Amino acid sequence: MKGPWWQQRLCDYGFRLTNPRAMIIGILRNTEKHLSAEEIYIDAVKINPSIGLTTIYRTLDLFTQIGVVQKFDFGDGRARYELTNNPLKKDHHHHLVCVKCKTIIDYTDFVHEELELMNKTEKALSRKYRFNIYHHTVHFYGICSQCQREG
Amino acid sequence: MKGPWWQQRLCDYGFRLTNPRAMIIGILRNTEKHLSAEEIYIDAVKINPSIGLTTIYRTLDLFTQIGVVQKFDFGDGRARYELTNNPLKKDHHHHLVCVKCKTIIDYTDFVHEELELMNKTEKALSRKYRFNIYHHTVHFYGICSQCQREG
DNA sequence: TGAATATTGATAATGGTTTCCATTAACAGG
DNA sequence: CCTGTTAATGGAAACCATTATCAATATTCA
Ligand SMILES: [Mn+2]
Ligand SMILES: [Mn+2]
Ligand SMILES: [Zn+2]
Ligand SMILES: [Zn+2]
Repeated sequence: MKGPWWQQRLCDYGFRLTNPRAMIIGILRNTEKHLSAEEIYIDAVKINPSIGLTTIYRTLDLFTQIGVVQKFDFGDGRARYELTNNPLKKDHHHHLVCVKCKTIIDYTDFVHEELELMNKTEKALSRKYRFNIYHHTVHFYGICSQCQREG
Repeated sequence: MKGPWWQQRLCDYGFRLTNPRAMIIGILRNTEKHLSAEEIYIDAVKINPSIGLTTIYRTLDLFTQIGVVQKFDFGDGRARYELTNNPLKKDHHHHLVCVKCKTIIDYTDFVHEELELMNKTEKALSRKYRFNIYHHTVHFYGICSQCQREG
């Protein structure tokens, strides 16, 4: 009955606690990056060489469903994942994406004001369109300083 | 030298005005939906059966580059496109996405306040992270009223 | 009009993600 | 602890949106 919140979450939904699942959480816990399935696989193989890429995809999908990870598309042709409640990160943040080198910055500037407005908007939208809103994304796209220098 | 703004834009960038390009603009002008490349292709074939899907992709890519259309990912595994300055739509809007049936609603509620905050945020982020910001996306994800009823 | 060249469209290739299915591992009940 | 039931795994093949290739065609402009 004890254990990290994500184990609790798995249990609540009737899913089993397995090595691959724990390993993937471990990898996501230890990075500030937004890893793709294959990047996670590469790290995972170092720990357990017999793990399969299929399992990575399946697990990330499961975790996304139950809210343990969040799946993003930043426009580079592959999905990227981030642990919900990553201890290395601020809880709520939005994203700044370099369309050239694909660098992703988590920013929290103005996030308080943004959140306030987001909540207000979310309420209004829920009422007006009868939507049950789960989450939102805010992405700013542009060119990072390094890519600007390099032309 | 005259003609719609997108023709001007093509010309400014040194691209030619061709039938497929005009046709794709026409299709996007006449819908409020967010069409995928294949959906556009299906409409295009009705007008010119010899058009190729490749051309659709190429053209949408070109239009995205020069700002004539905007490309979005709403999480259903294919890119979706929307004409910039579609006469059927409000200029600036954000999106409400049903994760179940993939319905997409353009909303403009609070968009004025949002935009104000977005501009402020954009300025602050540009300065702080030395980013040259081109655009942003705001997506709310949830379940639409119909999908709620259907369980 | 005709040469120069940008664009097109058919086909094949790519690559991230899913599906399939036989094998393995988790775990509740004994 | 065993053990049976059933969920989870991993390798291979399939899937499918998107891209690359390249010969044929259309546009532009002198
Ligand atoms: Mn992030
Ligand atoms: Mn829209
Ligand atoms: Zn960059
Ligand atoms: Zn729906």
